[in-house]
Amino acid sequence: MQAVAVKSKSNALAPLSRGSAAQATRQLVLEAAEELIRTEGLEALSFREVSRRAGLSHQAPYHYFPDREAILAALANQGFALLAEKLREARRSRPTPLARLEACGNAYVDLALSRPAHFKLMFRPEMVKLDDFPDTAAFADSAFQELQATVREVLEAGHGVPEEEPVLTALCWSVVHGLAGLLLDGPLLYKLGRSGSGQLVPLVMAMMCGLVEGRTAGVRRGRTKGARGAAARTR
Amino acid sequence: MQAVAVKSKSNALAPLSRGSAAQATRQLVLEAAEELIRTEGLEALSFREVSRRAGLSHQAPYHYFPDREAILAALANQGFALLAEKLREARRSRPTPLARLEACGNAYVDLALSRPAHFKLMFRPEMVKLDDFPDTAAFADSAFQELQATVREVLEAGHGVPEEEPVLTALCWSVVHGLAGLLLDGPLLYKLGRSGSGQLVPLVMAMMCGLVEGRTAGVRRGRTKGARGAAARTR
DNA sequence: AGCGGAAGGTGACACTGTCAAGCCGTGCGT
DNA sequence: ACGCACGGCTTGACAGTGTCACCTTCCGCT
Repeated sequence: MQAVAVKSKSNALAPLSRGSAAQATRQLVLEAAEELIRTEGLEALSFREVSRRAGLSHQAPYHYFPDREAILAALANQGFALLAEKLREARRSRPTPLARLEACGNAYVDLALSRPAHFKLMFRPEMVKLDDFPDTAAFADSAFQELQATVREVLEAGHGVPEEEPVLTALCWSVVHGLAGLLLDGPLLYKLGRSGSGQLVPLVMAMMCGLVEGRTAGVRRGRTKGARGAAARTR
Repeated sequence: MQAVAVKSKSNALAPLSRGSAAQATRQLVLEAAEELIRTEGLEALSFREVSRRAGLSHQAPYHYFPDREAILAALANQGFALLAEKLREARRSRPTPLARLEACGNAYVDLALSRPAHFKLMFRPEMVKLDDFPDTAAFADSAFQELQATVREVLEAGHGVPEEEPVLTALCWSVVHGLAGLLLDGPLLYKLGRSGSGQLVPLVMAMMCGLVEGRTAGVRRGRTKGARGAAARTR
């Protein structure tokens, strides 16, 4: 990394055009930040430490990012883009709606586990306020659309009625998001033991799809309000 | 509720007369911290600010808490105790296993929404490492046991086979945890609109129970591995 | 009476994010 | 061709933070 630092210092007088040099240092800062959160964790991320690792003065990044939050937003950007791409890919890789839902779920959790800092960043509004970064919000929306489209397909395939789309979307998103969060933040692994953890994610995803699939019978029997059955009957 | 948390921590020091005064200031510090995170949010919590609000010097709390993390752990303690209590209460309030599961889910999300800072604290290992605070971990475990026991009841009632307990537990926990996280951290409300948000939580919980309930038919038909159906068939 | 030790205070240090200037070389207008 | 403005980057400063070391005060016990 020191080699990088030296190189970055020497390219101050690069013969290239101004703009590209600027983008180069900007990229350098982002890469330093990314490596930092991947090795040291999200909490260790400091503006000054990033500058240090990039071989710059503590104020250089300030030229490209208005404040600390902007760096975080740029990283969250990467995360959302990656998520959207993985979800698209997962959907393409499977033929049936339910299998696509399953693949999307696995992809979602996979991303969270393989890029924990990015994932946390994406869902920490106190660190990155999406309102202040419309392009990041757009990437987030793109990822969300993949999920929602998948759920819609599932409903259209007969595993439910269209009006339930928002609720089923929320449910499926909650499953994958919650599983990712519980695995990332420890308690689940801690409680259920590390033994079967490798299999846990696909098993949960399979069960989720199995439950949704089993629903088809209920719908066909005309029990379209099956979702409210438990509450209605026991109260 | 607070009394529970304090009681658990009353182990270390307690030479009576002295101890009571000490506990008083200790409690003062905790209350100041609690009010701070409830009004200003979790990120605004600083050791010095807490001391200021408690009317003490910036170093006084250091006498009762070894470091910042210990304050956070004490607050997480409150949260876990509250959660366990709400879950127990939810279980008692309903007669059938599925209805209990539904009530537990609602209670879980309710706690997260009504005490957001506490909830975040409980699941942020970088802020509170449960390994360093065994009593807090015990409270967390107590809450988890409630959830697991509820799931076990559901299985015993015929909505699945016993071997699936870990997976179903993970699934249900993921649903409630994920829903809480998505609501707290914004994206869900942002995407699905604030309109039906008030109804969203109970609807999702009802759907979750409805799905699990619908499973009974599948099990009775002998399709005990229904959960893996989607994956097996489409691959 | 005297002392130990707990409750609490003061000052310092390294670190953070951010603001305000400064330096320097390139590209532009004239 | 020259000057100058400006982009890229640096340096210096400030308030705020968590934490360490040391200090004062004062209660309760022997």
